[in-house]
Amino acid sequence: MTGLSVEIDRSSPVPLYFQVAQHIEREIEEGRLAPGARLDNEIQLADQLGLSRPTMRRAIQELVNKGLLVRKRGVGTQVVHGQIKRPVKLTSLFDDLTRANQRPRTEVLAHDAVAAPDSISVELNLRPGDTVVRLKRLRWAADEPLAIMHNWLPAELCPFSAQRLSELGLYPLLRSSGVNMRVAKQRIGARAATAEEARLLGVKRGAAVLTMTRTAFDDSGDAVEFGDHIYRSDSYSFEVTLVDQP
Amino acid sequence: MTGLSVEIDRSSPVPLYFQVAQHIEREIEEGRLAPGARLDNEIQLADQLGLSRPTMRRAIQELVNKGLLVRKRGVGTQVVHGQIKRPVKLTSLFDDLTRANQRPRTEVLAHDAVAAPDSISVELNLRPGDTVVRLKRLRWAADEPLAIMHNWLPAELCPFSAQRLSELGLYPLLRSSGVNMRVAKQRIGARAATAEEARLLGVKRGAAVLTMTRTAFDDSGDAVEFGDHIYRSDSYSFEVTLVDQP
DNA sequence: GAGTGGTCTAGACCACCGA
DNA sequence: CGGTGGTCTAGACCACTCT
Repeated sequence: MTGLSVEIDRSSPVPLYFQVAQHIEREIEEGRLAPGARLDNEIQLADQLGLSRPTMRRAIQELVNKGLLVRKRGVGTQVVHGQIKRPVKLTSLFDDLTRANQRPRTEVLAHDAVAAPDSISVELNLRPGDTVVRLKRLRWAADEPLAIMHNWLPAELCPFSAQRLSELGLYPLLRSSGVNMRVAKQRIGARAATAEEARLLGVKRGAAVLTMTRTAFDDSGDAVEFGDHIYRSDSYSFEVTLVDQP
Repeated sequence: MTGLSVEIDRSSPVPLYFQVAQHIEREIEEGRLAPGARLDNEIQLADQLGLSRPTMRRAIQELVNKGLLVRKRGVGTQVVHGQIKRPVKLTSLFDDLTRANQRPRTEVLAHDAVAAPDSISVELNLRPGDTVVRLKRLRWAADEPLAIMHNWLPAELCPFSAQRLSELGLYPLLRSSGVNMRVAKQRIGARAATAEEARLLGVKRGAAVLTMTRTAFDDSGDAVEFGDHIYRSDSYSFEVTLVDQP
């Protein structure tokens, strides 16, 4: 049985449920809430923090959704066993690498405006032949080539120079110009590298590579990017945390 | 602007928010709510269905989480563009194939109780040397080999015969004996097939295969299964829908 | 300024679990 | 049986967006 003692800042713009969820997450990550530990029930926790039960429930729900807590009716709430792994988030590879301090670097191989091929216009919900910006980049980390990234975007969304793309990465640039990604649909697969891919990635021809295609949608539900990416399988993999809601 | 007209069954054990969410999902799938369509605001929708706003909100939230709807403050709620794809769920390959009518078939290659290797005992949170059931299966679909599946489970959870495993699949058997999977942590990668794997899957040696390891936890947060699986990359891929909560 | 979703409260009743 | 989470209500105020 474990209670909580947090300072809730009611004047902060950060929602109360979020403050609480972050606090519990830190307690788990730093070991003060051990795997298997039982939390007090929702009513008690709400009282301890001076919150209503729905707000407390929402905080707990956030962590259940992340796979950090497990709830069972009639029993209680526990910290899940197993080492914590982050769920895949709607971030770009660049973000991941920056966080991991892998000295990411980007080489822009192609950057032009073309008439959208049929397959791309379908994915982006455009008329065939509409102009799209095509982008081909080679991503490096720790001085090793890591991924070949192909992106297609509606032309009006991508007025960036190769220079800035190389420095900042595509996703931060889009965010800074007011495009908010909300939903992405990805497909992950594998195949053998072509000769050109093998050369760029520094692997043998025919080596197994990991593939990922992604269509991203903004907060109006419009498609804003289609990506077709290829990763070296010896240095990249995807992690996913799945949660089954009863 | 689109309203809703549903029959809500208040005597049903199915939660109201779930009834509503399912209804909206059907409306979208069957095209009566087109991509980009705007829904009425939450208050109006709640009134139309005779529900409180929090309940209506929760129904909408379910679909936002699934990536079917998109909300923007001050603007409204819209159906997302782009063909709908199901998010990866906490189901087994067998379930997927049964739904797709691919005549799945399972060949049990090995099924025995062994002392847990270190790597497995760590994943399952057991003491080294504890007994685990090891399972090696070859999965067929449409008369083609599709996947080699390795599973390890704590011995007491898996009292099943090879016969029943072959007929029903592992996950339904576990469910029927009272084990409820709640959280799974997966890692997806790629590599070249070994000679034995290539033989079993009917591909060339060194062909690219998709790999997935998974640790599953039950509703007490205990690890109940570790799986290490290999898929033919020409007939299998993973789909993931990611949603970014603002 | 009008309209939208985002957050929060203080209650209520119920279904399920374990002793 | 008591304790737990699961659902639901009817309000309230706020932050943001568009015009």
